[in-house]
Amino acid sequence: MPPGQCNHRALTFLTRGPHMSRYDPASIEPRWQEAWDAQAVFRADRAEDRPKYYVLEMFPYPSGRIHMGHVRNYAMGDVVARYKAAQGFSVLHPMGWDAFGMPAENAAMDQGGHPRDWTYGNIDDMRAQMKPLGLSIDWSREFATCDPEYYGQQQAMFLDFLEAGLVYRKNAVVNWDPVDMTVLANEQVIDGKGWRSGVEVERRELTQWFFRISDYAEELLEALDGLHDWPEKVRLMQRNWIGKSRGLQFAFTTSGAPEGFDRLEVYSTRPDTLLGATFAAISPDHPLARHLERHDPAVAEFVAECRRTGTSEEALEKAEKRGLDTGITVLHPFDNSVELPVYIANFILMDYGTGAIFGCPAHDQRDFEFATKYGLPIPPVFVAEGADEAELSEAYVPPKTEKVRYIRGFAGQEVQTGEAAVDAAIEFCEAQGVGHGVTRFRLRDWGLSRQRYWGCPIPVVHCATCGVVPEKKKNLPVALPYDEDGKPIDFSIPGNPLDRHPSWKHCACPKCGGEARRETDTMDTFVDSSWYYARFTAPRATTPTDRAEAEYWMNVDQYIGGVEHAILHLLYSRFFARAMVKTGHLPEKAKEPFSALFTQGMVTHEIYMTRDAKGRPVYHLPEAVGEGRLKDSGEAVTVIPSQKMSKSKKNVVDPVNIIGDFGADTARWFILSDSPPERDVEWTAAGAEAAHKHLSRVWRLADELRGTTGTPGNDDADLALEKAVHRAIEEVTKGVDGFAFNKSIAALYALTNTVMKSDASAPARARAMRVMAQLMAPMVPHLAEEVWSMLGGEGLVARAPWPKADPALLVDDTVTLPIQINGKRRSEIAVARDAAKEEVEKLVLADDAVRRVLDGRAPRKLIVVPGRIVNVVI
RNA sequence: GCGGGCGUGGUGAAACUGGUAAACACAAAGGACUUAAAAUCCUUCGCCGUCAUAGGCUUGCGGGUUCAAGUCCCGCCGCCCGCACCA
Repeated sequence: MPPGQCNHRALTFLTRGPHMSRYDPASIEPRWQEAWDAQAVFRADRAEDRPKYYVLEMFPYPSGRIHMGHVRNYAMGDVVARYKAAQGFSVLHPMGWDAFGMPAENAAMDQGGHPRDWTYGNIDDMRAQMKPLGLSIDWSREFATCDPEYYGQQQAMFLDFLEAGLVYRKNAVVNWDPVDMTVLANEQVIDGKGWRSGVEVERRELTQWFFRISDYAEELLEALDGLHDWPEKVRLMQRNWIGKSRGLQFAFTTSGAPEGFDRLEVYSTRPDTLLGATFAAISPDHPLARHLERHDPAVAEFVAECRRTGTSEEALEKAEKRGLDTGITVLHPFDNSVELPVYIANFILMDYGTGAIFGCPAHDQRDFEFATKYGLPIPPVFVAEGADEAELSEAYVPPKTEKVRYIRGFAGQEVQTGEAAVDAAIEFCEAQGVGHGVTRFRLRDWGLSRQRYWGCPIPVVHCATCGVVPEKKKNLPVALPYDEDGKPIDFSIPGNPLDRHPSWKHCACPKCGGEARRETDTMDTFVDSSWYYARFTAPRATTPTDRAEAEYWMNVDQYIGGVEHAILHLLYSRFFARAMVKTGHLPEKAKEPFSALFTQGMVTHEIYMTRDAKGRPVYHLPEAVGEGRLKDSGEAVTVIPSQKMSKSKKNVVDPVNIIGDFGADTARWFILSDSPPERDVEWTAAGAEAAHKHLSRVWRLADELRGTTGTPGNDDADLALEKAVHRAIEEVTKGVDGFAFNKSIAALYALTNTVMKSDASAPARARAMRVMAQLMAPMVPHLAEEVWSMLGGEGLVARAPWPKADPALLVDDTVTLPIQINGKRRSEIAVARDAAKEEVEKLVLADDAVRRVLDGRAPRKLIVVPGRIVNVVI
């Protein structure tokens, strides 16, 4: 530090003189981390005589920098891990890297270099940033999904899945960038154009690998009911995503359709509205549309336009509803004199149902808009109970459980619920020979092929004579090539490097030994993250898992991560665990791999903005701003309310800086203290400073008591402090158990205030502070060790058993009862905790405020809720 | 567009199962200590109203149920997450 720039904390230290010391995390924290390492405190050991506890936080993508979201996630996991260890569990708390993915390839394209070097370099950087946090992680189990040891085992499992019939190939549509000669992810398609090339994206059909997750739809749905320790919202989202529905599938007879299309299969979950049908619609990807496209330029143009929307469901649904009349009609199954026009419509998904529907505009908002636009009639099928038929200004869509009156019904009662009507309609249609009832799921099979380099190669070979042949397990891993013609692969050339590599894809057929070609597609990175939790139980095993280790450690007792993974990652993992059970890689009990799930909120920060000469926004890092102005120029900044920390808005705080300024314990304490874990937390500089001040106060309290000997006495002050300590034990414990770390921390603040103001003897206060060290240890482990050792605690606090609250010390003999008069609080009385109701009533009626209001009359009602409240109704 | 969630003082929040709304903090204001500042400690602090009391109002908005509603029910508004090739 250059002279003249010493900060005020250092100054404080100097002015305090040689005997005074201070809370100095920079010296405390590394010291205790070394002590934990030296004793291997966090090594997870299979201890058959102890219950195990497996805590897992969603592993990070190695972007190169840790951010506050990581700190929050891992701090929470660490609280749970350390708390469970203190309760006597044998804890597994591992860490690894979700290391395959697009950013590494993008970096190689943008800046040169190789994805492998970029990724491993980032991992080293991020590990170095994480270690100072003092997390209780068993680093000996660390791995990255891009390690050949990991993805080789993934390939072995893929082969087992293939053999078990869990994987198959079919055609699927992708976004193709004709300039960059590459497949684009949905996020790389912006307004229908490639993000780099800026040219319109094409759809291409490729043969791809799929996992048969839809075979498990029913089971994945039903098993949700057993996931009691998952957030209800996540279970609901998964339920809706799986989307089980009961409906009618039947075929319309067509008129004027090309040969081979004399029938049109449709599926509807509302067959009860069949008499309200005024048109039929098919997906632009429907075989009929594809056939027409080849012969009719108008259709070809319309379909081509539909395909420019991009492939995401969101893009399709948000697009304006449009259709093209094909001129073909279908005959109504109940009345051949009624003909419905067949449209090609951009909002019909080929992936759901049969890719064709009948439209009932009166009872479906999309159909209503469509019918209005194209001038189709909108006859209602049912009306609200007691209402008459009237012209509709929007679709009438009451809940299926509500009773309505059918005016164009054909099965069941005149007045019935939608549910009953659907059942009756299916039964009626089946009896008439018009189709049959079908149960369908929205959930589609999981396409895992990616036309990219930086992923796990799919271990199959294409042979001209044998076809698609699985690679032999002894040849695994099928490793990614690093070089190309003796030089690291050049990513600046468009296209898939595996495909254009001069030698990599050429191999011998595992079956006939002849010349063959490797599959050049790699796996979706969701595959990597669908079983890493299992790999952590035996990370160096030469098979995907080790039976005995998996048997002991599975399942994950507490999984922690962001809600953004509520559907895909968690559903894929649930499927994968089942597939691993089926192929013998996991025990039966592990088919629901995550016993408890917690979804934490984001870390947000204010945004500081100025505008440049052209009025465009310019964002500034928090450290460049002070008191509403830029520190260098003094220009005032506009403060935009907090949003998720993001590099583009520059509202990021680097954990490394915070640890440097205040220490890891301060960062951990603050990130846990203010907001409930499931909600967003706003990072503020003032809050971080306040956290640091509080920890300093705790340190000073301990410092003053250093070397205290003797035992606490029996006087009032010592007893009162003891009671406060037990109340704190109770509340901190409840908070941690209930994932409300903010409440645990509030209780620790309260205990600190009590100790500071207490007149108790030094031994009593030292005892209180030792308990405080134990209670703080999950959140601020370094300071806890320091306080513990300053006050004569035995061994490491990380190894001390969790304190127990004495129930006798938690109750007060008298309670204060608020008195309400007509529901408004007007007075209060103190009564014995176990006072009889009659006695309380007597005291209430004798209360001044009550007597004043009653003025001699008797109350209309007197409600006494024992130990809680009294309400006098007049 | 569809599915899901959230909303309480100037700010982050607490409130057990329908029972004292605002615990614990931040910010702010005042004070003590100090030559001074920093640090530390003490006090005040939902809003309106009052010299002070008394009182009235208050949990996004509008209704309802109840002796009693932040909590339960109905209808809206705003923000956030997911939508299958971002991780």
